[in-house]
Amino acid sequence: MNFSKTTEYALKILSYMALDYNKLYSAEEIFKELKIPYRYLRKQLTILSKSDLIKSIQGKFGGYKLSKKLEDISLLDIIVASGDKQLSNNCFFGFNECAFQEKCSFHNKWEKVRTEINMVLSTTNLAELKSNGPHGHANSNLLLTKIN
Amino acid sequence: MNFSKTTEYALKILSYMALDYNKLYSAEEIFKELKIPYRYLRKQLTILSKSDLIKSIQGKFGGYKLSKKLEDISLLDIIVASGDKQLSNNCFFGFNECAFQEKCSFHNKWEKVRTEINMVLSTTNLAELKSNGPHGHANSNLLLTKIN
DNA sequence: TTTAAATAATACATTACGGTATCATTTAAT
DNA sequence: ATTAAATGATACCGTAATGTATTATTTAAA
Ligand code: SF4
Ligand code: SF4
Repeated sequence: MNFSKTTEYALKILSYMALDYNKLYSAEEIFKELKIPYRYLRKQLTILSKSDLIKSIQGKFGGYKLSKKLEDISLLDIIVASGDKQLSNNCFFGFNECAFQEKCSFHNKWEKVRTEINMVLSTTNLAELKSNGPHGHANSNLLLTKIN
Repeated sequence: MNFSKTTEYALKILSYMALDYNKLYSAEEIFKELKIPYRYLRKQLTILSKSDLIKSIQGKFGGYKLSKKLEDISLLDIIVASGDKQLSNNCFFGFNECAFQEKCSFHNKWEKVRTEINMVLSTTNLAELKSNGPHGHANSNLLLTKIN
């Protein structure tokens, strides 16, 4: 019950790129900031650039930039783009299909949880994280040290 | 963002065993009911029997039975016993340590979600699932077919 | 005491994920 | 054209999760 490492990386990357919407970020720069294993970062960036969240510019002085407005990229979008199986609609107990007409006692409880999670993840977008997210955060870096 | 296969199996197994508190269930019987890969099921049952949730009786006519009252086994207990990392208290974005004094904008939102999940999982126990869970479910098997 | 039916232990195989290495391609500057 | 600095493609490697196979041990019944 965790997000995959890959998804975690994607969340770090995109929330970092949100700091400057128009900037072209090189893999090198993202690596220096986030310390994600360089080769793996490179691989994931090319994968992500096939989604509609970021695009890559090849060649010298190339890099990656966001391809949508900050308000149009939610945390859920990032999770989905990173390939993580999101909390599925499947049976909590793992039954492939459930033929119960009246759902069992846990069904609705869990569906409520899933809905809540999806709500939180889909209503939080990069615009919000730009000013107050894990990176920007009101110039807190003037006062505090981020530990990676 | 999913439970492991192993945890899913544990949830199936324990909620099934809740149907008859005193019964000694053989691996064979659980296999026939739940269709969990037999060898893997066997392995997991011996692992689970080292937790305080179920115990094994060896020898002919042996098997497994619950070792605590139904009310004292929560879904969270099962998840923990199965070895799955529960949704951790770590930073949503994966920072090992966060030095922010004022938490970033997503911190509290996510903490609320985690709390909610833990609440639901720890307040649902096998007693509740016995009569109304995925297996028992008010004699629904007289009317419907469960599909595994 | 032997046998049968169960679990325990252990080793092996397969797959998915995370991570690394190498080479190819693109593009701007010279 | 050549070069340098970037990304793209691809193949490989290591580890953990999942699944399978084999042998050992336990225990009740005959
Ligand atoms: S009703 Fe219960 S068994 Fe059926 S899908 Fe929902 S949680 Fe699973
Ligand atoms: S404040 Fe933000 S960056 Fe810090 S631990 Fe919480 S979620 Fe992570």
